[in-house]
Amino acid sequence: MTAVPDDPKPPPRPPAPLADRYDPRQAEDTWYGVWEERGYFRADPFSKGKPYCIVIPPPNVTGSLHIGHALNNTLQDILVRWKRMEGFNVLWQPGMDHAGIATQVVVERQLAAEGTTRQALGREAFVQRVWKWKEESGGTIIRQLKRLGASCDWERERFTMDPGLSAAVREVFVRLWEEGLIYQGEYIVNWCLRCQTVLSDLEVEYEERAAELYYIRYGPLSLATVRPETKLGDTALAVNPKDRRYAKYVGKELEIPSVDGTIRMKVVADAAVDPKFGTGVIKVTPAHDPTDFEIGRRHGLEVRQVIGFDGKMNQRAGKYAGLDRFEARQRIVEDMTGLGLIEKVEPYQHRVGTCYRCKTVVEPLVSKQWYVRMKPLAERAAKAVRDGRTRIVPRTWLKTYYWWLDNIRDWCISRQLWWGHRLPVWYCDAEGSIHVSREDLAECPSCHGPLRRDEDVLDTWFSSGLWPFSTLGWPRDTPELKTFYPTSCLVTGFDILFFWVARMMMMGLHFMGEVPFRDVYIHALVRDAEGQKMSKSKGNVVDPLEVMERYGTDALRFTLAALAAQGRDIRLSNERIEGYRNFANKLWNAARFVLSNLEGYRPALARKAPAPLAERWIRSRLVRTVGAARKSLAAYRFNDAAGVIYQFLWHEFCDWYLEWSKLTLYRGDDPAARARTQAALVEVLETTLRLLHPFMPFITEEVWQRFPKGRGAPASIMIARFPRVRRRDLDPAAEAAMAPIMAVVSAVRNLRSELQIPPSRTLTAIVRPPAGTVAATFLETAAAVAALTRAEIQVDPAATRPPHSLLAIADGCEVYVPMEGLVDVEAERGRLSRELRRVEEDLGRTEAKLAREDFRQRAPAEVVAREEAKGVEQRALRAKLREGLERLDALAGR
RNA sequence: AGGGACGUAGCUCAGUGGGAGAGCGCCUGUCUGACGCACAGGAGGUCGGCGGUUCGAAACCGCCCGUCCCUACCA
Repeated sequence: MTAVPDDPKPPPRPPAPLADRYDPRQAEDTWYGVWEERGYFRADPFSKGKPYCIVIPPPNVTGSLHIGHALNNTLQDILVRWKRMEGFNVLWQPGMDHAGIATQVVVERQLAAEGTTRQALGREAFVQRVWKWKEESGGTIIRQLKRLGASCDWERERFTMDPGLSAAVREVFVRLWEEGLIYQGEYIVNWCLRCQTVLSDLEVEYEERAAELYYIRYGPLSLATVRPETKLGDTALAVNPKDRRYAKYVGKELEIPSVDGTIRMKVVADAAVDPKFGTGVIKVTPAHDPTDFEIGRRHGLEVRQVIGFDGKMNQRAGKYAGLDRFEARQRIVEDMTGLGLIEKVEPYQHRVGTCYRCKTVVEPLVSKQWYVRMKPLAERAAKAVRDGRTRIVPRTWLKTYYWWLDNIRDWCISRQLWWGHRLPVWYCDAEGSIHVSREDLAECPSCHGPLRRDEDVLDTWFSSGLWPFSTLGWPRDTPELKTFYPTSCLVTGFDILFFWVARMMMMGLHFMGEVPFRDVYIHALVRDAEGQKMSKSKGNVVDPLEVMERYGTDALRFTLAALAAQGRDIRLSNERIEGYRNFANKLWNAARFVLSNLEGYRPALARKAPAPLAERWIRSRLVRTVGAARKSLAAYRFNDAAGVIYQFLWHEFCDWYLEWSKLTLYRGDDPAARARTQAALVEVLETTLRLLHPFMPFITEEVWQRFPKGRGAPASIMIARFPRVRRRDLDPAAEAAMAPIMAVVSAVRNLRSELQIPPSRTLTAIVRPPAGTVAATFLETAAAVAALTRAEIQVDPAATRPPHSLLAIADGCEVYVPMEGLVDVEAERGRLSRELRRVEEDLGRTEAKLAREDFRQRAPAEVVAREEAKGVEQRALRAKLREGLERLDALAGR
């Protein structure tokens, strides 16, 4: 049990009888408030119980709940509610991310709509404006998570920019600097012109775009490029060192007539050049292309920047100065065409980098930025997974994880934004020194002169990378850290495996000396019914709030869990949700049935009757279901867990046991047997409710409150005990005994349906069980079988097949249904004959004749074997023919 | 270019060595005292193709065809 004391207050409403229909909204509003108020979500680091902790992937502060959040948080809530019911000391740590660039883009758009800019506002006012926006809209997603039923400890809500987490960020930066793992350097970076900031490699998304490949004459050589405008920044030509065609030019300086007069250009040999692409010659523009930058470094080439940070050609571009980069391309191509320098133009599919937030085409530019040295951190993160200290589920993601860590490049952490953690870096211009400090500095520590603070802020993932320990109080030494770190499980989508998961691994190992989580469960993406990625621009987003409104939160949660098969994306459709809404309805009505049949219920009396077979069966099935569900949950197989519970409740409990119980409840005259049945119904359904609670928290609570419970029972299903399995509760004998009985019931129903005998009409069925115990169970259950089949059942181990009867074989039992009085024999013969004639036509005259001979002359087993040898279609027709002939024989009394 | 997945009933998908399954849809019947958001019955599948391993393959291996995703500095 959790440490939470049961609330002495009575439940908010007297347990009135269940309404005709389940009203999700009402139950949701009622119970979430009760749970929260009673402190069931609250975690206590000093509480007893094995700790179980999940940190929420912090949603963006300006975000609102989309279907991906719904899936992610439903799965976390299932785990957390389950563990809580198991008696773990559970913390689900909530919070939000300031989401630097994303949030800044949103607020900038607002400003644009007001006709102003952040520059006009100034840094301080702008940041204030973002805070204000955060206060206004920041709580939206939290309210929506509550609507989803998320049982986070809201009193511990954290924000990546609150004072505690800011202290953690500052501490980490300073330590990494002191350890030499943070450095400043001038490299080529991805520059977003709109956001006016550098982006990390991960923040660049590539898109296929139609482009043109220009073949340009370069003196004696020619080369291909898609970016002629960068030509003005060329400082060399390069060829592959093994390319014999151009060997004679390597090391030479060529005179090249061009749009800006004749220029001199050296030819270098570099392995990065692919001799098979284009002409095998490239122009080297170190300032505007990552590959060229590398080549430039290797050969000591000048970095000649011709495009500015505003995306316009700069002074060095001569007559093109001031033009936008794409305008400049046009103009240069025109000019070169005029000079006869363009040899040809080919259409070309080009991958172009864009900003992951605003989709602007990224410009590679050289700039001074801050980096974290990743190699040493990455090695430990990979090793921790190789050693099994953190388990990644499903394992298909392992390769991806290793690949990235093994090929990692240094992480550019500075951003030219205003919203975020400002770098704790100060420059003393007088002595040219750099100071990194935990406390804000007012003057230079060495010369006491004035300081200038670095303008940049940190990449937003820098702070979220600390999330598993910063939220628990680090760098202070807190009881929360002691109890809950390493956390138990991280539940997240694969899209942030590198952005976030890998970085948490690195940071956690480095600063805590231990992995941040034992398990990482990576779930799929939710797509629309057509398998398309949901996006606002496509207009195919499913709004979880609308779904909850229409079908109820529990239906949405169960749907997501039931579809969360490992390694595959989820296609969400209304039909699917409707099906699980119906499941909730089924549960509701089963509960209504049980509760409305509790008249005179006395559990003590129940013990005076022996357990009948059906009860032993359903109890054993329940235990198996509990076992399977537990096993699936432990393996993060949410779909399997949901599936077995669904199957059990609907198709075993409702379809069989509940129907079976009606005989005792409605027609029985034995009070002890009646009490026994009532107890079984109550206990089995009550257990199922607890099993189902993590998936469907609201309806299970609403129903559970109405169930009769013993003294000292918990006040809420939330803190009730999750069902467990004891081996001795299994009853394989009962399950085995029920199998032939259920098979006979189905067989009789089947015959009735085939003979088109209305359900209202009683028929007779003679059951001939195989010798042994089965006969006894049939005698014991004959009344129930009769009720379920609406047939008069005669059980006779020595019965022979009567004339004019149909035969069915069900799990070793023979079932005979005499047709006399049920069927107009002549009419039925006519009908069958006509049907068989059609089958024979389909089969073909010759084949039909052969088939008839087979049936007459061969043993049944041989006939079936001969059918097997035929094609699919023939086989089916022959089987149809055979069955028809058999039935005709039966009608004829043979 | 490299890596990863997926192809099973009309649709969406479970199912990792011995019974081909679920939900929805479809057909037939049912005013059965929990539920028509239901009940009962049924039709429908050479498990993408070919080859191999195995006593036995939807599953394991190889190749091919088709779809998708991720990663990467071919200008």
